[in-house]
Amino acid sequence: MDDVAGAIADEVRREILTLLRAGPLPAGEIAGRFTISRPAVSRHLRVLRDSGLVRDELVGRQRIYTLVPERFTELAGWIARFTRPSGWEQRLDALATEVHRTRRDRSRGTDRQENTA
Amino acid sequence: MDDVAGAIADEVRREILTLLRAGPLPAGEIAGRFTISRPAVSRHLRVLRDSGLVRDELVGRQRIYTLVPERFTELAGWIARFTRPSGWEQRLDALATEVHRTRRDRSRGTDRQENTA
DNA sequence: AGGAAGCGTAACTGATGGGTTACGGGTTTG
DNA sequence: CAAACCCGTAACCCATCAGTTACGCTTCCT
Repeated sequence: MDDVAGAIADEVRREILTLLRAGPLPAGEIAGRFTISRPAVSRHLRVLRDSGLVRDELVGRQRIYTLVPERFTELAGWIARFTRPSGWEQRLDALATEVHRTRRDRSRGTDRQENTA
Repeated sequence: MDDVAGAIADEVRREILTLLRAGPLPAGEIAGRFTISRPAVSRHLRVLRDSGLVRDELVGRQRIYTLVPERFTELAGWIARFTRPSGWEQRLDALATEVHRTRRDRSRGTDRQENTA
């Protein structure tokens, strides 16, 4: 999962994965759809290979890359733990608890300002 | 989604997110749970903030960080396009895997090879 | 064979990023 | 007001990385 997140974090690699969604492709075919050099694409393919998101197979003098959908599931599961807000409805209570850690004092009126984009 | 993947790609940031899953925390409290320096954690928090995965709120002289679960959904959706119809939260795949490869066709006898694993 | 095609790798470079220490600005508290 | 506290930012160092060109290996075609 670790490597998977890193692999997905790159735009070129995401596009490669999207390309492969239609079916397996040889390295040259993949590289041909990008403006960057073929070795650069080759290294992106290596990252994807190491992450396990794609698998390669030598067919003659071509190297065919194939998607490995199972590999996505692990990361999807990790993310899923955050998508559902499970049950901490007492966000202010928890906050108050943490504030008490540093000042075990009686509280006064608490101003609060927000800073959110 | 772009920034989200990059934010998740780091181990420290993943741990911060996991911490925040229990509820909001001030920056100092978060930093206290890591061996790395507080400014280092502060920069990780900035990355998470910019990615939109967390939101900050000034309370007195503390800066409280809160998880933003909605932000995970976008990336989860992108990843879901690659997961096989294994059957947990995946919609039924109404799309057949069209293996149409736009092969660059030379004017000669076109070696063709289909490869699917 | 011999040459062209397909790909990965090596070597190098500029950009990026995570770590640190030093510092400044806002907020309570005495 | 001054001191202590919380926290982000600036300046800096070192490791990593994405991009390039040059090269070597293997495979297909004539």
